[in-house]
Amino acid sequence: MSKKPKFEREQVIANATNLYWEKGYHGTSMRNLQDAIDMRPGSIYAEFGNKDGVFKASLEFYAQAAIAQLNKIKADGLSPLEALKAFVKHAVVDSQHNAPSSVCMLAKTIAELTEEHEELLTVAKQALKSVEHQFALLIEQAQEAQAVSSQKSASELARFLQIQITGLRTYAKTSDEPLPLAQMIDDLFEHYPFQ
Amino acid sequence: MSKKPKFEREQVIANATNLYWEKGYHGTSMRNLQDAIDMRPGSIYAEFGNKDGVFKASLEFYAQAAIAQLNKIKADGLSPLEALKAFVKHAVVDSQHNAPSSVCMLAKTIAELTEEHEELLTVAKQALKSVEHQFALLIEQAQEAQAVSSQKSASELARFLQIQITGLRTYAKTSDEPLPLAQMIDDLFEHYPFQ
DNA sequence: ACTTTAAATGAACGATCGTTCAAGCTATAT
DNA sequence: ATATAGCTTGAACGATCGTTCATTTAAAGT
Repeated sequence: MSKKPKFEREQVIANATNLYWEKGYHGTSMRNLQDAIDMRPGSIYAEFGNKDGVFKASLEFYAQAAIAQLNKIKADGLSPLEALKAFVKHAVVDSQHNAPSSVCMLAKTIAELTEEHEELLTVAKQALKSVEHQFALLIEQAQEAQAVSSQKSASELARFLQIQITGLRTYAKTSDEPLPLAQMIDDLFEHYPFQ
Repeated sequence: MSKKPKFEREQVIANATNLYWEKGYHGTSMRNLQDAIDMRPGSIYAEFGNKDGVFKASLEFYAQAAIAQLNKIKADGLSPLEALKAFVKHAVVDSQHNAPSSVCMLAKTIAELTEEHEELLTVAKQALKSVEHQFALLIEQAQEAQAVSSQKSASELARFLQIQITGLRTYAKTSDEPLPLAQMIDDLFEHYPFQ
């Protein structure tokens, strides 16, 4: 004796993610959100609690999508290093034209929020850390296959890679003229500290 | 027959910059600003026009302060490469504890704002470009002194350096444990594409 | 068919947003 | 001393913010 919610939770969160990704936490109002996900305030609050609840769900969805993307690329039968490079190109190059913002949503969130929203900040940090851990696993494999230098540890290289991705994606938004991003990424993997 | 404004414009903008730097454009309200700069709304609007006007003045002040800092370091008699390294350490390491945010205010602004605030975005982009140009001038000198590889052009290296600084400063905020930032910067200048 | 129960709705709340402006105040010129 | 010019003040504006909840709707159980 009940009634099931009719909205598609996955699609709703995907739409919310796109809006938050584009406009940021403070730049997005609940009314913006209502339009983007086609839900009325009562339903949103019943499902997510409040504005922070929707944002938290979006951060987790975004991170999960990134890891799913990495797994999908891994399934293509590429070498660990090639898979990693393909993922970076996807994250950096494709998001220039196909994404709400060229900047990584997690990096944007960490840059935007203060201790005033500690929980959201923590979720974003942990999400970024879990992606970085996936990088480290791939790098470890690449090192075992002698495809990447072992001068630095896999976790150090994963950290280095996060820094490069964050820098590239943010810089891409600062530049009006198009950048040779794919070439810059090839260059990246061909030199220190990867080779 | 008149009356001079009694506030110190420079100090007011410095305080506004610190607040905007910490909380971002959308995270800062005019009432936050009124408290931080100790001015009443009428005086603020007379001096700056509106909220965007204060933000624009802050962006320009921030960029000017960065270039002044670089010039100050250059006056210390260091080599061009040493000066550049000292500046990067100042920007990356010192801002971890002595600044409103570890993240560069210009990068934060570019990540936060959309085309909805085109003018502010343009100001931030141009400011970052002018800092990058100062890098290029120093790098050119370092290349002439054979202190930096000439494999890549000075402007390419300046771009590369901006990407590293943006990446490092953002990553620093994502990390709860302290990072060996100074060492990472030394490492940066000792390898490709600088050497 | 009827009852039950939970989901969906959207008007409305108090708070806060960016901004305005009439009134007050004070330094300067006469 | 007085008049004048213009900076300073802060109450108040309409708009929008995040959020609530009484009401309506409709699917599931009998």
